[in-house]
This record gives sequence, structure tokens and C-alpha cells, in this order.
Amino acid sequence: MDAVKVIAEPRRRDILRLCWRAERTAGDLAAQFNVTFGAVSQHLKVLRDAGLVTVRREGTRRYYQANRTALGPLAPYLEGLWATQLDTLATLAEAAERADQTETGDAP
Amino acid sequence: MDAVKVIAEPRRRDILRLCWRAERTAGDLAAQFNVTFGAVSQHLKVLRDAGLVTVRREGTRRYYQANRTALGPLAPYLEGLWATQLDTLATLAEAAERADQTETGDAP
DNA sequence: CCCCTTATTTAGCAATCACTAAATTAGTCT
DNA sequence: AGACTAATTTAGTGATTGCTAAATAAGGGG
Repeated sequence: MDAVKVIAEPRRRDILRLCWRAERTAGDLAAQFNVTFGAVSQHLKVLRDAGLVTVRREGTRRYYQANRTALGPLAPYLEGLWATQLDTLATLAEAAERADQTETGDAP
Repeated sequence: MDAVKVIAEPRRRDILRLCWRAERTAGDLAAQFNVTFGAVSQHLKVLRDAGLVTVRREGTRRYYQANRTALGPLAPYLEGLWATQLDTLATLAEAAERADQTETGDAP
């Protein structure tokens, strides 16, 4: 699947946005959405297959991070989208902030 | 429909490519593909609604041209795609050349 | 006015897609 | 080993989508 088709899906853009600057586990990512873990995992597979994210395994956890290089000119495009608030909920950014602070993952 | 979703469809990228630098009639565009006139017209509607093409009416003909400005950062992205041959058939470029030469439209 | 060309639109169809729920894999603990 | 957690995978479902074929609209010329 080509890159532009992959990021045409809003959910996948949201996922990329959440692991844009820092690693996040699959579970951490999934927790930010009102869809099942499985649904997010499927999106992660698409992103993986397209080479748009990198994965690092550590125990049972998978740490994902956006592969900005692989996105080429689409990376600045996405950043532009997010900077101008034209993409989805603003709450996503806040969710990312929260996740940053509780990074060790001992959330309630 | 947002721009990235519109250009996620290969056929629409091909259409944009054909009217990237010069105007082309809907019929001229449709003739380059192995799909019906109606199918291309539907794609043109999507491109129109997204503001990604401009239209000029002249008699019964509609002249379309890509709106590169509206594409913003996606315009260079598309040009990059085409420059590196990563997108669809190379024959499309040749078809565009032919159309240029027979511009008045008296083809067999 | 009829006919032809150009283009859009509509109804219907097959394929794709994002999702849920459940099954499965894999690693970590006691 | 068994139980628990993290993540992926599979089967199935409803919605979307790109297409065809046919209907419709609209301009131009005899």
C-alpha cells in the first residue's frame, strides 16, 4: 500500500501523530481511541507494512514510533495539518501529553 | 473530502497528472483510460468538490486543469511521485504528449 | 425542430475497508 | 506448570467506493 493511501485514513494519521516524536506501546496507542485494541493493531500492521513506523520489542511490549524519513514530503504535510488544527480532535494532543507524563505506565 | 483522501486514489492522481500543466476537456481526459466517460466524470466531480481542479466552460465542453495551489505541499509530493516513475504506467505521460499534439481533437 | 456531441447524473453491483468479538501467540511472573 | 498481561490474527459485518450501463441535461448545426 502506498504511503499516501495509508495516511488517507484519519485514524492512522492520529496514530502517527501520537508516536511522532516519542515511542509508544501498542497498548498505549490503543488506549487513546474509542475502538478496540484489535482495530488499532490492524492499523499498526498497515503502517508497519508500509514502513511508516518502526517497532522495537521489549518483553511482551511493542514500542512504535513514526518513521518520518519514510514519509518524505508527506511528513511536513502532516505536521502542517496538525499545526493548523485542521485534523481531527484537539484532544489527541492532550492525550499525548498525559501519556508523556505517565510514561512508565502505572496508570489507574 | 480532504485533499489527501482525494489523491489517495490512483485514478485521480492520473487525472491530475494529465491536466497538470495544461487544460484538458473531460472527454480528452476520459479517452486516456480504459473506463467509461461516466467513471471519469465522477472522479472529476470529487476533484471539483475538493477544489483540486478548476473548470472553464466553452460550449458543450468543460476544460479542466489541476489547481496546484490548492494542493499545497501535496503538489510537490505528486510531482516527485511522477518524476521518479513510482506512480502507475509510464504510458500516461506518452498519452499526454499525444493529446498535446492532436489538441484540436480530430483523432480517429 | 430533430439529431448529434459533450458531459453529468443515477441505480445497481462487486470489491474494499474499518470495525467488533473471539481465538491465538508470546513473554513474564509465582 | 498455570495464570496473567500484551499484542496480533481471524471470521464476519455494515458502510464506503469505483465501476458499468442507462438516463438526463445542454449546446450547436443541419
